[in-house]
Amino acid sequence: MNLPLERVDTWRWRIPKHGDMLTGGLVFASEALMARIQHDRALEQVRNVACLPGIVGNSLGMPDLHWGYGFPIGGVAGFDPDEGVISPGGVGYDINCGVRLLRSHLDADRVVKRMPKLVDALYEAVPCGVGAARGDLRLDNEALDRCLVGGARWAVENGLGEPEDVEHTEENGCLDGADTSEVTPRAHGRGQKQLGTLGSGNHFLEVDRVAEVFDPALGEALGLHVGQVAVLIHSGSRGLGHQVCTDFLPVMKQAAKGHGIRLPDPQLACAPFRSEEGQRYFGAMRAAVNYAFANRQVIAHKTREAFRAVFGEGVKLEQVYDVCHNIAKVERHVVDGTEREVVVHRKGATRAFPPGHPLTPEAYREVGQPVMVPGDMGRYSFVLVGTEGARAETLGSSCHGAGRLQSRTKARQATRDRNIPKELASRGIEVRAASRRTIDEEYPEAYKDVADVVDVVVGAGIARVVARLEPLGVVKG
DNA sequence: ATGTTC
Repeated sequence: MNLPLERVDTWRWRIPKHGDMLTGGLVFASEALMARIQHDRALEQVRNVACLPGIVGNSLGMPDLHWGYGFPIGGVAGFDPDEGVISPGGVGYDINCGVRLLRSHLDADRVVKRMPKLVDALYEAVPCGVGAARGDLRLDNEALDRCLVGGARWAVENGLGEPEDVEHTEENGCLDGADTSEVTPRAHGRGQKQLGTLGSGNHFLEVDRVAEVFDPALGEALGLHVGQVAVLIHSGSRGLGHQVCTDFLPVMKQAAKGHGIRLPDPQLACAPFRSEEGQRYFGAMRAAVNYAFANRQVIAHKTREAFRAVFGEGVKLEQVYDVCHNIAKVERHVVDGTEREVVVHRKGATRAFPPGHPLTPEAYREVGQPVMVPGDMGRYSFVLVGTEGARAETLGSSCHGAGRLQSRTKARQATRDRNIPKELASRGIEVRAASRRTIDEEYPEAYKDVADVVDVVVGAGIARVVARLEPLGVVKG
């Protein structure tokens, strides 16, 4: 492939504007990670995104960049609300997939002894795996629509959490402007029985030990200290969000044609943000975003119930933060010296707002917005905070995870004669899963070392590292 | 990611 790529410095690479590109590409990676990135066609996708009308700033790639549907995963792109577009491919099928972090007052030494019992309780409490699972919450369409409009706030108002949870969630767990009339009956049907379920693939519910705090002041601000037990929840909008994406791809394909948008790749189907089709997708997408916020809220509630059943009623799990990594929304950013509204698409990328930002919760105003970056189920995950560098360079964004090293097929082959749950148990990690196949596909060596990804965002100054978490117990689909 | 090929 003849794609020009220039090394800017230790952490940055530029795809100079050429051909139909309206702007340049900027990718954050070490030399080693860039070699991995070049195994697939993600850089071409960064270039293709730079050809879409109304793009503002660079077409951005995070160090966990890899090939996705139309837009790359690990991609960030902002568009002018008046001249630019909105695209389902820039969000992904799992609308508002994201990560929530809870902190406990429990010491890991105490929890480890009862980990099999705790993981059993969590597995029982939070349905997982593909499909309807055993979701005990059933919503009629009226209740579902209130959930789609109210997000995590709706869940808390219905007794499924604490007001502080909402305060410590991106966008307070609810985007205004959800349009339930654009969520099809089929999407409604899928959403009715999946609230509070984990899903499959890389989704998980994990009990962690805070293994390392890199900066005492940052750790203090986020309430994290070495030896403490924390919980990571990674899930999204389940079948409902998937159906919204599926339903709108043909709509957006027609819209692109109707509005005369030339697409370098048909998978970049999009519509002008202000167009009827663009606003219909945006309304449906925001409903799916709110469903995902509510889903993680219900999972957190069930997690608390499971902890209390095992460790007593006095156990508290306080929410550190909930951040999404598949979303499009309107944010204010300074571009070329002027503050303006931008339609930011983050697909496999997280918001990472700096200290002092008005949308960062009060508790973190001095240190920056927390960012959770999951690794794999055998090694570790990281907690970061956003920086001024992110505001200046990446529309306030950072990375979202490790990224795969092996395909699912290859991982399955490589683990055929191994017993991954047993191997993990021997290393002190209790795993429960709906499917043995999922565990094999998700085994640790299938993923890159997330520390390498974090090194890049920290080195480039688009995040600061707060803490490293090590898994003690894992629930998987 | 996904009632994993409506």
